[in-house]
Amino acid sequence: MGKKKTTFNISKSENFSEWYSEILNKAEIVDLRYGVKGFVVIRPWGARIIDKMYKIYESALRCTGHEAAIFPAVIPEKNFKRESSHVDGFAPEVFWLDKKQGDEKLALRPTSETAFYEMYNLWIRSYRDLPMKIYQRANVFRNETKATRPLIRSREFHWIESHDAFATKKDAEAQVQDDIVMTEEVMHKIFGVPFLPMKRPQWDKFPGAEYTIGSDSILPDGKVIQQPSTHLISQHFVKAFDVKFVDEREKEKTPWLTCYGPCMSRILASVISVHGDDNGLVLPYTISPVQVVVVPFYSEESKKVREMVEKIQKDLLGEHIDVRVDNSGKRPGEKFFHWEMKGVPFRIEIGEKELESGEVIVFIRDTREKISVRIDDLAESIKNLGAEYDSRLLARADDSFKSKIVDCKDKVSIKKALKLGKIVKFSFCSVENDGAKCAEFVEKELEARVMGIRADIEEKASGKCVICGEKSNVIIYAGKSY
RNA sequence: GGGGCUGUGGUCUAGCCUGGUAUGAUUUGAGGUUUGGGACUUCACGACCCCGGUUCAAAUCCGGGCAGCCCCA
Repeated sequence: MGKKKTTFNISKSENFSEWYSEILNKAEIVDLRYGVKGFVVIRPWGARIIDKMYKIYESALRCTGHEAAIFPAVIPEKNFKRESSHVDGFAPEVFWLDKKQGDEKLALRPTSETAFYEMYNLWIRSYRDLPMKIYQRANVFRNETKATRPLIRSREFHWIESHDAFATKKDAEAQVQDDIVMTEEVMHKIFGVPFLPMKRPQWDKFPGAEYTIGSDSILPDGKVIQQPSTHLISQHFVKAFDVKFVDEREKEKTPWLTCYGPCMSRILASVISVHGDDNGLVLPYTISPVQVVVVPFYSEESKKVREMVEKIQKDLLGEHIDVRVDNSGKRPGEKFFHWEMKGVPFRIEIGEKELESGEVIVFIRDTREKISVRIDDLAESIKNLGAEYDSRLLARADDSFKSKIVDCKDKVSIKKALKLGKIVKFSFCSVENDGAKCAEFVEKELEARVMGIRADIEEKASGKCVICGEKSNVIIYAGKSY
């Protein structure tokens, strides 16, 4: 018997913040010791998860007609300044390079609209060029003035930004809807992160957009975290970059632009927080860098076990299952704890006993059950178990998410619900600019952020605005926020 | 943006109040015994965040900086 140790100093339910810091370190997701505020080193385990998420997202984008490009990380000041609300929105957070080009300042991209549109001005000439749908995998830089939190709010983050151009507003709006569908299909269905698509109030849209739809998820401490957002870019922006095309009737027109920005580092924060438990990470089968770890029990004449382990490894790899054999000299118990911390969905235990019976023990990370599986059709079984595993994580996350959304009728119940870490929904006067005053009240007095109105369903308001008492026109959602 | 806490081998930690030889564990490397839920053992390597001040003497006291964490906006 070894010494009794607890995996974590603090449990997830007791103190989420500390649990989060600890799991990032113990599961070797990031290293915080780089020493520059808001910048973290993403370690191999974290990088591999992010890479898997990137690949899934990119393949979804290609399936919907997007092409990849790679744009410079540097944006000249004159491009950056072309659209005034965009400048106003981002300028305070821009990292300017010390090295100039002539007299011109150079910015490290906080986002790449002003890089893409510079080229769209050249690339888009005719309606035949449309739609133009291009994305890039990129890191972007924003000098956050608020408190930074690893992966949740950093000064550098890793995302995909897709910049699409269409001949008509109708097409562009359809793209915005498609973006929401993609968030649903990828982030929710595959990564298991539930969210609400929220149309942002006018005062909270992307700088330079006509409107913005964000995907709001929630962390276990009850704080709302914005996940991918999609924007219908204003015509003002297009004109600033003089992007235009000739239509079928030889008439000059301005295209309609959209952009979509799923942030892998931030989604990873949600994945860790939503699924993880007091034994470490719990990674969805689909995005776990190692899907199956094999822990062999070798005895003196273990040649047969060795051969069987090699065969299993080959079989699983042949079926495109990411498998790793733990041949380190550590004792089995230590290996078990290690791979549980890393969030590997399945562990296969195999030794002499298993050779005789023809069945291996499969340990399942989320439920911590052990089951017996026949060696003959192991790959098949793992695939089935993997699918079940992911749908189990999804269902659990959904249940928890649903329970966190509360209908409120008055300020007192809103306050109470927020204190319990819930998202509140209530009747509200307006999400146009005339509602800004009530939103300010929500921020100041109720200490919550107005998320907006549902973008996926229509919710009819009735009665009065809970804040000002005037006629209500919308149902809004609000929550504590990062 | 405001407030609080903290910074000691790779990691965790004692020492700090009351200035004087830096504690323990773990990790890492080498060796031996081990291996079905965090093994044991021997040896070795390894640290006071940075800059300044006070002092015969600073991990310790003072000032500033940087970084991390927590709470609030």
